[in-house]
Amino acid sequence: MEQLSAKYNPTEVEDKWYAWWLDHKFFHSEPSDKEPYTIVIPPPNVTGILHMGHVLNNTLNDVLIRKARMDGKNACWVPGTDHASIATESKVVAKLKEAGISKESLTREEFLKYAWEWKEEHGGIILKQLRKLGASCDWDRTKFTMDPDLSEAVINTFVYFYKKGLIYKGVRMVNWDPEGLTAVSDEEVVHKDTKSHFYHLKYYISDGNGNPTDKFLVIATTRPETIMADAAICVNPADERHHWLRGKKVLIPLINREIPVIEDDYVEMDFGTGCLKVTPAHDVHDYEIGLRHNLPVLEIIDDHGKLNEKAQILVGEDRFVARKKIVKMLEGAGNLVKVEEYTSPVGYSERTNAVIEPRLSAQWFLKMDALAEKALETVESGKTRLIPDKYRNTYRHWMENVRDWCISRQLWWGQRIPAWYLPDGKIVVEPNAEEALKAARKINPSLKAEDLRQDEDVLDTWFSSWLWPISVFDPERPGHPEHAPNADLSYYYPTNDLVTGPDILFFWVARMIMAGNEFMEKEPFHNVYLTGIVRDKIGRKMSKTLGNSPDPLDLIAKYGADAVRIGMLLCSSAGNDIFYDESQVEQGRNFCNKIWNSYRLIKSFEVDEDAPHKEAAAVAVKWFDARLSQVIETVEDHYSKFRISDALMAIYKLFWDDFCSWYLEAIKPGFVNGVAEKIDRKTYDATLRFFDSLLRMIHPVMPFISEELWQNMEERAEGETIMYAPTPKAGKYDPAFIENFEIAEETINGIRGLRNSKNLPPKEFLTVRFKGDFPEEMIPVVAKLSNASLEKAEDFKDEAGAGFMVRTIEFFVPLKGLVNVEEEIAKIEKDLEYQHRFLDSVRKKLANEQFTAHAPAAVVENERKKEADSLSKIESLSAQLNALKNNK
RNA sequence: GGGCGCAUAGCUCAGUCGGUUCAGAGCACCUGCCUUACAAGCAGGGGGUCGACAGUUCGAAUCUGCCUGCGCCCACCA
Repeated sequence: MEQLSAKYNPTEVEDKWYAWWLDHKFFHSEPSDKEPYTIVIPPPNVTGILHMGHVLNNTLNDVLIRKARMDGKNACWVPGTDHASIATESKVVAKLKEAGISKESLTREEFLKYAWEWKEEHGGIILKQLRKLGASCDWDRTKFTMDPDLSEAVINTFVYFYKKGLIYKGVRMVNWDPEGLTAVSDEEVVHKDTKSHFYHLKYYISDGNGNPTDKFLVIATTRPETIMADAAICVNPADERHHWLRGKKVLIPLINREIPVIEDDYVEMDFGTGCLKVTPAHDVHDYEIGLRHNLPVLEIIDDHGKLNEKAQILVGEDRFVARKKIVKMLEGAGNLVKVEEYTSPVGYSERTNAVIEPRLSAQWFLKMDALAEKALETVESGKTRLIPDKYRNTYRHWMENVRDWCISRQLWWGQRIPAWYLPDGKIVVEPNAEEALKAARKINPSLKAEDLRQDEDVLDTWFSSWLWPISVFDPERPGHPEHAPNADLSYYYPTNDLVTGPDILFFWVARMIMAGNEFMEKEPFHNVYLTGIVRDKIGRKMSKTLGNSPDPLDLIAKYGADAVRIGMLLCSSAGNDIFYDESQVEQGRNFCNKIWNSYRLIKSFEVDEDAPHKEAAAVAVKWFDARLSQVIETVEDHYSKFRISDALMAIYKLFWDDFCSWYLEAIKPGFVNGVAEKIDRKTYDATLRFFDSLLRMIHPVMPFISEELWQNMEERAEGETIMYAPTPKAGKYDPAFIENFEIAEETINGIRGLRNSKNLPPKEFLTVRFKGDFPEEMIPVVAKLSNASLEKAEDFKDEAGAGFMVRTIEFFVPLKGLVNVEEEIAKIEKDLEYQHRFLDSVRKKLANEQFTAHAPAAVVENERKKEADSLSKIESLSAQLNALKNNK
């Protein structure tokens, strides 16, 4: 790039350097004697595509990993994908349906063949997209939760917990997803307030022979389509209104089946009518009442959510259609008393959004109590830190109220449960069919392989991803805590930081902690940084269905990956939601351009070896050297507290304000007769050194432009990259010098402001006189940046002009005839008035004995200094005022 | 219904130990500039009763209580 264009053009730069990094295997890590720094990626769905949430998450991960790499650690970021059983299976089913193939017409093996083909073809697109973002993952280590060895780890884990007695099979009320045709865990059910109706229905008392009498009771229900499955009517034993019902039987409307009236404390007397219809097969609480009272369980809704023949009526109708129809029928039969509008929480499947049907079925469960207790301790003791801290409360609450984890799913895509049924119903759990047969023969020696039938279900996806931080390094380990960890696992585990969304804190993070405790006896990560959710400008969650999410690849193409990365991070403090707006990315792009142009300026400098090191430049160099160290300290402090956006903002301001606006302007050679002056060697070398440090500071968040410019600065050795250039270290610096430079900045601003208000063009040279403790070493800088000379004066009472103050230093610009004296007088009078008010308040404070007695000495001392400063300001302002009035 | 958290400039947020002229930053906005790196820029400027009320204190954005509004998590009163 001989000729640098006036604007930064990211596209080719990014592709070029990413390919080069890959080529040189810079992302790859092997165990070494260096300190490791490890991150495992939160594995995205293998079928997923990159969305803004991924951008946020993976940019943060990349910033941390690149920073660690430059800090000299052996950084390893393991990428991979998750098989996402329900999501993927439903995508495959949908695709087959398009091709006219129904899942039911296929065998398990045929279906899985399609699924794998589909995965090979479309899976992992997201990993390719991450490269566009600049993610420095160790791609050689890419894993998939259904890789053969990782699947084996899952199976071994199941066998391990089963043999330990923590996994059991039980008939339970589960959350049935009639669309996904599988049970889902409690955590995968989203409760949403849903408008429905409260139907009040008459149940007539039976005469004992199945005939209705004229007496009746009224129940209230939201689900009239389930009345055919009623097993009883239940009232509270303390409810006197219903004591006449004791021992009575009632008839279910429409089908006239006789059911008893029972009593149970569960029923709330003041809710509804105080009479509850008990439907054990289709409601969790009813099921429990049924157990207590030995009620029969009659299931009338099938897998697909349709009424079956046991319902007697409306057979084959979908539950919601049936609801509408049965209301009409009940009305016709005179059983409908009234209908109320009613809003109640209804469970929906997180994956398919189908209304969950509570359903009785045999499922596999993992006992959670002991695991949760340990996992709670891991966080409470601080072995794993949650950032921000507020999530600790939420975490504790969940861990203390956890229920057993339903780990079976009625799907094909996933790890099949390694349980085999013997003909007599006994179960053996072994890692594979051969072992199972061996175990079965111990029970019954005559058994053959074909006598065993493997469980049809697969395991919940989280049952594989909870092993992720272990199994990506050593798949042999889960389920075999007695095995010595391999070299990778012993080196990289525990990982350092995990960046993920709070929505999967329990699904995933908590369970990884459990698995880590169980199989490694060590937490899987030290810090969990929880990001917010990316929302649009008006606060809506970004989603495909709303169409309010930009395609990150489009953004990258338009603005560049660096711009997208910093734009995203500048406004994202930990745990807070991000309100995304394209203007943030624009800001990122503008910053790239600023960096680019500052480099163009530096590159345009021509060095004159004989040129003297000018005073202004010398001061600027000394100052920026100090300032750089100061900001490095700040930035490191922010990073250590995971205040990433603060760290970036500090770098942003260092680059833009301190380096470009002050430093470069101070050292920039001028023009003599239209010809650029040359720069001296010392200043030039210092500038390059500073620029090099700045690029290194910015590299973790803006990897591409930093590499591009760093490589362009000088001839680099083959394979030398900014990726491994060390993070700049803070040196010793003099804060007083920085403070003095700040006074110079304020002075310059004062002069510029004066020019602005008095319409004095920048080119007109000014003589500025000052009175007070102005740090005189800064005079050359002020002169250079404000086109003025500074002179110390004893007195400037007798001149006409305009003035300003910086702290307690007075400045005055003689401007005979150029100023409006009245205006100046008014301005000074206003200042004086403010000073008097301020002085009063300070004196009032000092006069308060309570204050001087109780406040720390330093605070009181400070008030006294304020008083003195104010007095001196008042004195000089008054003097100026008098002078102006006298000269009038 | 239970628990947790938040409320500071038009927007997104800092504000660490209660004390500096403490009311801040970035963006947005307004004014003037196409000045030899950058108009994706430069220079300057306006803008807030720190959600309300009460209290503790010499002193409160900061601590306490209560109220209002919002968010999140948990919980199937059918």
